[in-house]
Amino acid sequence: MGVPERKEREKMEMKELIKSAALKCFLEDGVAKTSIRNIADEIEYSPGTIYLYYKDKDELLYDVQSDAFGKLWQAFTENVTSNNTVERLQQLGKTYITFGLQNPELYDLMFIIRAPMNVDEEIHKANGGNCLDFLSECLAACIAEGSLIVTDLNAAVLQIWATAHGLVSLNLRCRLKVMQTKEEEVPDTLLATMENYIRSVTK
Amino acid sequence: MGVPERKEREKMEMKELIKSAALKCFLEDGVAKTSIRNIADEIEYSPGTIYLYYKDKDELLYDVQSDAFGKLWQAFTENVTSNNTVERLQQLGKTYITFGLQNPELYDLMFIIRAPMNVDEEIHKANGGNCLDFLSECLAACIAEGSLIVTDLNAAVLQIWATAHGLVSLNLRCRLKVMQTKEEEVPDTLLATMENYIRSVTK
DNA sequence: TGATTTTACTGAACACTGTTCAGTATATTT
DNA sequence: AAATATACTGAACAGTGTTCAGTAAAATCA
Repeated sequence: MGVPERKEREKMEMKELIKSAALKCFLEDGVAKTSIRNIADEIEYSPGTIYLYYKDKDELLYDVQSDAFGKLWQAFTENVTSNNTVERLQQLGKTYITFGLQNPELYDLMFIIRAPMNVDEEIHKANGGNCLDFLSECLAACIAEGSLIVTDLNAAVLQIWATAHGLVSLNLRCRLKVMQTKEEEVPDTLLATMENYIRSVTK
Repeated sequence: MGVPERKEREKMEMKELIKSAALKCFLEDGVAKTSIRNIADEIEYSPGTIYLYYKDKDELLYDVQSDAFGKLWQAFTENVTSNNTVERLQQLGKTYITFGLQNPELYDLMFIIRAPMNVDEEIHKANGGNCLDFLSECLAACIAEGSLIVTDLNAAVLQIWATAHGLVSLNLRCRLKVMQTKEEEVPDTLLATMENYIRSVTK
């Protein structure tokens, strides 16, 4: 009797359909301007249907966020390829910032907007855990071979993540306008600043 | 004929009334949950009235943001008192982070939410300019006496601001949950990380 | 002072938001 | 074939930012 199995599969497919429609809307119109009705229109279902698969908008956002972290992780694995630990760290920083600049809406969902964090308590490690581990391992290797000034792993993780996130998020939220950097120079400036920073804290 | 003058004054007073009601709502219920109707209720006027003084919500937010930057600047002048340049930088970092932790709603308005930046182009330097100058002068002094590793002023400003903002904003948006730091240890951790960072980039 | 114009304000209305739920139509089981 | 279970709808609710015709008070003019 394969009916319940098929139903289960169909349910998953429907969730995937909703999720991908949500992602499409986010990339086209921005997370902030995408409503449940927009997503429903996209897949030609009624708004109510979405609530049969996700208990609220936050849960849907959390699910899309999860995929977004998957993409960042993939970017890490593709670009952080060096055998030299400090060089790996540089590649990691460059990848993070480039990802943020090239995927502003995903970055918003992952690190800036409040919404997807209103999810049930204990599952907070699920999203982003892989990416954090990647950074953590990279830094642990640096510390192990003594090429990092800071020797506490958690402190190092926090510091480098904060710097990278600060650069990306200040830019995404237009706060760097106050510094009057030319628009087209911004990416290079951010990358150079990150590179510079990593050089400062390694030896 | 003092009538136009009085009218002008009354107009200013009304703007001030609206602004302070907005601030009150922001601090009590959060920026995100405060509507024009809430603010109108607070001052016992109709919603439409607010639009006689501010062309839209963004303009009001921008005005409140301006005051918030004033408060940060005041915090700088009160806490950054040392004569030693590097020590001043440490005081600045500590003040920034403490301000962010103690005034989360104001910090949101100043550095995170999109809204108040949708204001007419060229006046972007107005809000936050003073605070940026404060940091800029502090770092210029460090560079002048050769106590900073980085020698480019703009690069230094960007790096230290990004780090501080990264720490505060990741925390305000609950993204540090992934690191499983105990809630009560967060402020100390952030301050220690900032202090540590400044030590790394100075000599 | 009395009539007229200007100003300040109201609150209903518009188009939107997330979310719920009675009703319906289809698919599955008995 | 009848009964049940599932999937979906779309109107409705309470909220949002914003507009604007209508009103009442204040300032100006005669």
